[in-house]
Amino acid sequence: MPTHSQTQTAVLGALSIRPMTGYAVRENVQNVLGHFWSESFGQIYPTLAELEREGLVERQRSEHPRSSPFAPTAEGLTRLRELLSEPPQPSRPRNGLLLRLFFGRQLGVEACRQLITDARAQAETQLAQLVAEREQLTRDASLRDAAPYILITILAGEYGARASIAWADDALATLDELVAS
Amino acid sequence: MPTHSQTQTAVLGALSIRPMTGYAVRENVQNVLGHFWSESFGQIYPTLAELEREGLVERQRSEHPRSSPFAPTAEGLTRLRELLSEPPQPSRPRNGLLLRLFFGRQLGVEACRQLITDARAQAETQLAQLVAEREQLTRDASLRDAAPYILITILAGEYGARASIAWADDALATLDELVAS
DNA sequence: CGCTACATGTAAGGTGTTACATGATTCC
DNA sequence: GGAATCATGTAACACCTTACATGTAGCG
Repeated sequence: MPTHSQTQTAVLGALSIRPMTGYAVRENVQNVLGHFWSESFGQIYPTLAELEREGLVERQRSEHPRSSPFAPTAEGLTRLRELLSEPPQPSRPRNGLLLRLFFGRQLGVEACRQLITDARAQAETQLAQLVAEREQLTRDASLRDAAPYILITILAGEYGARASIAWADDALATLDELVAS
Repeated sequence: MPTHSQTQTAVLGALSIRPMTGYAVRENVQNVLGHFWSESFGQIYPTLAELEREGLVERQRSEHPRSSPFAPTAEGLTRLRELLSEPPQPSRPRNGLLLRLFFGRQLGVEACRQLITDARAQAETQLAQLVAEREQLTRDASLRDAAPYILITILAGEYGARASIAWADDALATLDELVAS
């Protein structure tokens, strides 16, 4: 068991929704999973090669071997279920925004206001994206079976984004009081 | 500029609030910053040594050199302000819970419910901790100047935790509908 | 005087990103 | 046939954690 990381999980999982090339896996990780997961080329290709060696995925026949998609084998699906059953590894938090605000006294009120305003705008953008994705999800018949689960993850993003927006307003008000006093 | 990471920022920042030993820095990172930041021994000690070499921190005189706290020098404070002014580096998201729920179809409804229930309980615990810390903050006179900024970061945690709880209830309801249909 | 907490440091190893290198396919 | 995109792979490097190694201070 060389890889203790969750990269195998992400790759196998992506292929379980639809067979695809490594290139497409990366695009999907960026676009669809991007709100809560990330992988780079440097991870995806070695992982695919490893999964193929272990017989957990195989390339589907195609005239052009280069563009033939990978699909999970039966053992691959079994392995995926095992991996998904392991308890989620809590990733250590690294929030650069809050790190800066925590030491905001050194940074100054104005710079802090700017950071919070930027974060608020980012959250608005993300929220709009998620809402759009959610509507698109209801229209994609091919995802019928996976849709409820995908919906849940999109909802998590929406709740988070709305919380960020409300927090930003609250935080800006707190700083206003500070300046007034 | 050897270190592009934000470890220097965290260490210098901690010392800017109160001079302390490397050991204490680590405790503070775990307890206070722990909700949104993390550093390990293996990072903190080398970083402190580097900062000392660069004249950005120095040990305060004390009978026992071993337990004498580090304090930022004037240049150290300047450097801290520079570091804080750099734009926050967005950390790549790695949410093991949402990764599992996204592929929830493979995992099964029951296991998903359990994951969400666990996450909800965790959020409740965290929320209680944050509320306690917030109340304690108003009582610590030594933090007077930094308090409003610390308050903002605690609030961010509270908003996030409350969002997690609301999301969990929503998600569980969504799964209930799925089972019913 | 032994236990616990304080305090420092390093070495090995795993993880993950970036940059580079290479070529195929498709579309105009 | 040239450009953009698709597709794969690797090597170097940055980052970070864990485990180990070592010793001190204070307290009962």
